[in-house]
Amino acid sequence: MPTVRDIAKQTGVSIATVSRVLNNHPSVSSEVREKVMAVVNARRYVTTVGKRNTSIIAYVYTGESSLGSPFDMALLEGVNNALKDSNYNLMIVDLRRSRRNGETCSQMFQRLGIRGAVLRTTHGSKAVCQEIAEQGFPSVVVGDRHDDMQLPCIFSESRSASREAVEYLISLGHRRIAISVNVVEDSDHVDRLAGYRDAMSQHGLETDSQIIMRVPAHRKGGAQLIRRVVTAVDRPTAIYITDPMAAVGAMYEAQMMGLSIPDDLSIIGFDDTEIRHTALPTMTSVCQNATSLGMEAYRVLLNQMSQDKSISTNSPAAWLEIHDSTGQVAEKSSADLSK
Amino acid sequence: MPTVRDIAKQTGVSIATVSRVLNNHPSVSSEVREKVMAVVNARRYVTTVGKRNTSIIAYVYTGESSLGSPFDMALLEGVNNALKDSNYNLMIVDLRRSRRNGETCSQMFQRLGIRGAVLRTTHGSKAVCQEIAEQGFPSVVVGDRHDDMQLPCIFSESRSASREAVEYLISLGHRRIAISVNVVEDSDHVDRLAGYRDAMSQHGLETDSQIIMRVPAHRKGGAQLIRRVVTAVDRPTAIYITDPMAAVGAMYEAQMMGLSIPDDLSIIGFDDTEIRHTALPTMTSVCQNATSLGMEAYRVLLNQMSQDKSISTNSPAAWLEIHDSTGQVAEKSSADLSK
DNA sequence: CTGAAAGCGCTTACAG
DNA sequence: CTGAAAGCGCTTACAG
Repeated sequence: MPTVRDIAKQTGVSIATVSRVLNNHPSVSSEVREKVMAVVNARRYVTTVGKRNTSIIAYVYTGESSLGSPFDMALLEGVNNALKDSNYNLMIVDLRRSRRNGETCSQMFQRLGIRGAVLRTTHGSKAVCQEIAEQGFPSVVVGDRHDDMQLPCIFSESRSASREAVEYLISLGHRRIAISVNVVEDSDHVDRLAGYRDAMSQHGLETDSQIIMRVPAHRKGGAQLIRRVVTAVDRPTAIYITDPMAAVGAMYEAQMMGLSIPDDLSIIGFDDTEIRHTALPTMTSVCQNATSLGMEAYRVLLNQMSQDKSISTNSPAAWLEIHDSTGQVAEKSSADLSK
Repeated sequence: MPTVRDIAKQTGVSIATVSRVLNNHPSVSSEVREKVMAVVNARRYVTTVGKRNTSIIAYVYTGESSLGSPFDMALLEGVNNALKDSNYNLMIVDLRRSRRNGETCSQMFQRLGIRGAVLRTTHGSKAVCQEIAEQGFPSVVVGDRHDDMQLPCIFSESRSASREAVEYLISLGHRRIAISVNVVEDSDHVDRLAGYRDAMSQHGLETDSQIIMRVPAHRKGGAQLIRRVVTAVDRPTAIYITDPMAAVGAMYEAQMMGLSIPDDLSIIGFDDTEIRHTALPTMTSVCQNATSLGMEAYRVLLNQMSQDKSISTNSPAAWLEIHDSTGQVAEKSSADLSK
């Protein structure tokens, strides 16, 4: 376990300076500050009281703290489960709230006694991840994909399963197939849209702006989606809804409006928990297991925390699961469409 | 902020002894250890490094760590939300895993730099709460009711709403009304059963063991419940299912078996999140808001942490919400039963 | 089982 | 902006 003395010696400064850097004292030149923090991060330094030292892993919200969604909860649960076999404790950190004045992220982590961070990024907080990556603090990103970044990202590749899902709809005779993605351009929604386009274009099917829809990722958004679908001029016979809450809301609203699923409308949802089994009819879905993503994130983080970083990210891909919300296209509609 | 010196002076021992107590060194007499810890807890002592000190609130699992259930997740979310306006960070602690050899709970909290604890107890971990209460470490119990304990308990009183729910079924003409409670005797399930008995006995309705059922609190449990209901000799026309997952599982299974809800069977569920709106038909439920329970728990904990404990626990009661899974008893059945 | 004292890790006025 | 040194909080061998 390195002490301030070790860090000081390695950086070529006094222990007073190291201490000032750790406490973000303003009177340190930024050049020295960066040099010291680089060594601090590289050596995995952590403040010690007597012989006691902390062993905390942080689950960090880089943007809007959103413990509310089932996906988020399942990720957290996964990290927590993985921690059970370790001596680490889990701390939930809201980066924007916990960070002080001019403090860098790794300074904040040091101050809180954190050894490694699982970053839960949201749309628009890529810059912070970049910063953490550059600082060399042991971290992984979970539930999102960031290209060109020196930080392992744990997510489920959902493009190919999305493509498979749409191809399944095509095999059932559907030709006019809509997709609904989140209003926010999360990387995973981008991937799912890409998978959809892959399948549609390969089968020579049109994808006009009428059937590529954007609704907020919650139940009301799904309800709103269905009202737009039924009033569309050339009404789709099937729809791929890339968010669990929106999918459930859509299934509910469709049935409230008297539509039969799958007879009047086939729906493929997206599921990161177990909600597909609770829906009625059970929901054909592109699935990912958020809990195991969380567990995998911890495994990779442990590897980051050890000195030898043999980054072997091993995220499981999303998969298609066929249930009862999809079926053959109705005779009438298929006749209509095969004009 | 008291230091070891303050604690030593107040207890009448040396700082060495205080340190030994905090680190659970074996060579301290249990008499002295208890005296020191009492002062440590009373004075809200916390280890300090330089000028830095921790500000951690713990969400503590006293028994089986079960971040898995929606109720648990919502409680955690509530505590986390409430913390947003504070300088505290939230740590998830598995008591059984984190506690060392002969360490007491408050020693463990001190070691981890924890200032206050929200205790998430499960059936059978009452003893630990008792211990913490006696030690005087700032704590509250959330999501459970412990009588005769010097610790505030934040929970929703669900007996009267349960009684109201059963009375509502009676007002719809139901006479043979079943109840399903968890196989584990949680205090809240005990309360709901009591509310059921209140209503039934007041209306002179029998509650034989055939209609007081116990199933595990998950979807499969609910499915199992329905299979038992339909094969019962004197089949109930309505059932009150006191767990959300079991209720959802039951609604699903009933409809899979071709039963119409509410025409063939009225169901009142229990909901601590928003799941009643997602079910189809929407589920008449006794409701509690787990998120606000979590927020309230933090409010009361803050009060415990301050020196003046004006314990004014203010938990909201559960309430009945009528949706579409309940209806008038069918003609035939009511004729059958009014024999 | 306990205290006086040495020691460790970190912080901070003081000096330049 | 930085270091040498005093100081603070805590821990721990040593002595009894």
